[in-house]
Amino acid sequence: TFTWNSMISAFTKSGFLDVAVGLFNSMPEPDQCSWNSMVSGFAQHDHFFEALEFFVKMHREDFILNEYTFASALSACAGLIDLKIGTQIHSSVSKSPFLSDVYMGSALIDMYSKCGSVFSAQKVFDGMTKRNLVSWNSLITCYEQNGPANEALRIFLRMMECGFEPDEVTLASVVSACASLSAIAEGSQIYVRVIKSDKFRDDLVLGNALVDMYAKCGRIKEARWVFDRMPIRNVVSETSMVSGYAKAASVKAARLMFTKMTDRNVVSWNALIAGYAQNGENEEALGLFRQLKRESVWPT
RNA sequence: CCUCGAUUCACGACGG
Repeated sequence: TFTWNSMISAFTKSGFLDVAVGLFNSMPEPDQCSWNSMVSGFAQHDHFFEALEFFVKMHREDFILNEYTFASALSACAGLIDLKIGTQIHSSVSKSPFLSDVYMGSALIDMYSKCGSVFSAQKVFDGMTKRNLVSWNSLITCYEQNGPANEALRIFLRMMECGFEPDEVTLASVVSACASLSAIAEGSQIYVRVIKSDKFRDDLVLGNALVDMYAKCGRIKEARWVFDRMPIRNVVSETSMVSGYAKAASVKAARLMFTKMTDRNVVSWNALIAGYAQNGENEEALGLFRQLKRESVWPT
């Protein structure tokens, strides 16, 4: 069984879910760990519905659910934005010995956050006896995504007062909050912190968040500065620049950026089309839309 | 430390 489980885990981690299912079905007696691997494997690869199917089947076959099971199932509920099942799982967790588990708390916060229930997320956080970085990050992200975004900044300060060192996840969330608040001063403070740190300087997601913050705040020069200094860029970085140019400079500059992009997806196309539309250049917007259809770019 | 778990980035539309 140990060997079977090792193999299942290897395949779920690398995304060969069908192979994992095959192994799972052919093993003589799957145990709790095998089931957990299936639930987590599907949840981690965005097959949330199937993850929950394994979860309920596991439950029906009277396997003991543990903190691993619940955390993965909650993550699936978050992905499905299923507050109903998420709340049911919460009440099961409350009756279990796992309520004080840090992973459990963070998973619950994130589930409520993704479902838009800010108050419930906050309540879970307040009730936690032990917290770690991820618990704080989950709450910061909750306010960043659902608002009020300035609450994300306040939680961030509180987190540091409590002696926690932010990681790249923390900082990316905080920078996003700054973007929606147009809090350039605070965002720039994060920026200096980032460039001074070997750990953060080359982080793609964090760099993208900073570029996007400056772009959204109309500080296209600063956005460009950060963008040019990123060791690695991707379609997200470039799309932020396209939007930024359209907003703060000109659609012409946005288009130039767009034509130099190495990858384009629907989001980048939309960004440019929106740029034209917002400038009243509807004919151009329509032309791009037709070109988009011609090139068969579809949402993923 | 190695069989299973939680958090981060870009545009638009729709629904509420």
